[in-house]
Amino acid sequence: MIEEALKEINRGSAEIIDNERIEKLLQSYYKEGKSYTVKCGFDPTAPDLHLGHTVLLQKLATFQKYGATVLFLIGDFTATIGDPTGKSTTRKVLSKEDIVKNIASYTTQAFKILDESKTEIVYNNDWLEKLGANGMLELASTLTVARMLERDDFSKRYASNTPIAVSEFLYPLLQGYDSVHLLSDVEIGGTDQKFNLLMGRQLQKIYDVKKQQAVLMMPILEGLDGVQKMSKSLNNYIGVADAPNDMFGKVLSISDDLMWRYYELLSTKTLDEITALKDGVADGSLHPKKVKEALSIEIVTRFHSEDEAFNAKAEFDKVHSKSQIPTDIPEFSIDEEIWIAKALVECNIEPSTSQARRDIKQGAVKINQEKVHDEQLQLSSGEYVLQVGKRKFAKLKVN
RNA sequence: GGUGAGAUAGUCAAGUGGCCAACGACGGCAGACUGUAAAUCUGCUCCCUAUGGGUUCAGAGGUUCGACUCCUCUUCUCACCA
Repeated sequence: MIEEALKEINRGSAEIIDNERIEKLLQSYYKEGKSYTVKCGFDPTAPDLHLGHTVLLQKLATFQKYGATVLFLIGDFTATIGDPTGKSTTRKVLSKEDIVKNIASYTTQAFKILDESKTEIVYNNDWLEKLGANGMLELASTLTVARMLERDDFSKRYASNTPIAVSEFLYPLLQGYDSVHLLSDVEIGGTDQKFNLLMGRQLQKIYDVKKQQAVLMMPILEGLDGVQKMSKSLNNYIGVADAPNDMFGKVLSISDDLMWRYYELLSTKTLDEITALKDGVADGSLHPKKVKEALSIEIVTRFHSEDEAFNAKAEFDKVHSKSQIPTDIPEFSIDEEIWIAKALVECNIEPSTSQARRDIKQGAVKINQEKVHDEQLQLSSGEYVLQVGKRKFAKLKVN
């Protein structure tokens, strides 16, 4: 039992510091029923979660399954400083109102994965505000500047003459102090958080709270391109709030290699089940597409519902496998005869008439499933289904 | 504060008087192939009903028949020194 728990906890992790301690925690849970705490900090800056964020949430859910109470820490105090991690410039500071708004949407999304009854939401403003100048000084005296500058992003910024605000030095300290206050047994975070996570361990020792948290780091999830990390700004993300059809299509569009990575980090299947799937694909008894579909359905089900997941699959098959027209497509209407290129622009499926002409020339444009060859074509009154490439559809009614 | 270098399309990056709507790479879109993809091959990638026209190379002026390329100023970035 403990062995299995450890295996699932280790799954997909990039690095674990003090795995023995995790094992001990599990032992005391299974033998004496003693719960333990897993801390994970969330920065209330990004209200739109994507699957990259859920990797951590799912690891927390795994811990819950094996007896942990999750301390869902909202960094409302630290957000006013701005986490310098991975940033090459000083970050702008959030307003109180923004933070409150972000937290609300954050937690509703998070509880699609986490067990609410085993989660405690804590705000570090509650204790950090009370720390006061004395406490702050005491905290700051635990660390030297040289040690601080060891941090990769700080040393790079320092070396390249990019400004570092002194308050940014305090961020790791405060995050570490959270662990002192909460007496956390384990803290998890992304690999980019290593310095901050270890700070918690160190401070727990300095403040002599009789325990040192284990640290588990999760890798950064690759985006749809399979290379760069999933992020909104790179537009390679699958949003937790994406519509079922989009979500399904996006998962299905990843490469076969990347699929295993997603299985490891995002699926709730056990490692043995995943190995079985892998073997099946390797010996040809399972089709990779089927395996990928199963993953898509699992993910859509998690964030929407099983029904919607199967509908999304049906819809996808209809459009792509049988190349039929999707069920829901945007409709437009226009009052007079219109030139095809202009019509495509009007329907928002082409950015400009120039682009529309090029696509017509290449045979990418279809009307009612028929390829358009004449770029001068005029659409007289009637109803048309316009299509550009495989994905973009619009219904147009000409009066 | 001083000195030097630079600012070119989504990004990187060529071009140093006409051959420039601007090489190339990446990204993106499309076509073929497929399993939906990935890989591969091909085409396209400023706008405009177009064998033509318009607006672009940080901004404002100037030189010239002609400027992304030369000159002046402005703004901003970067490097080195203090």
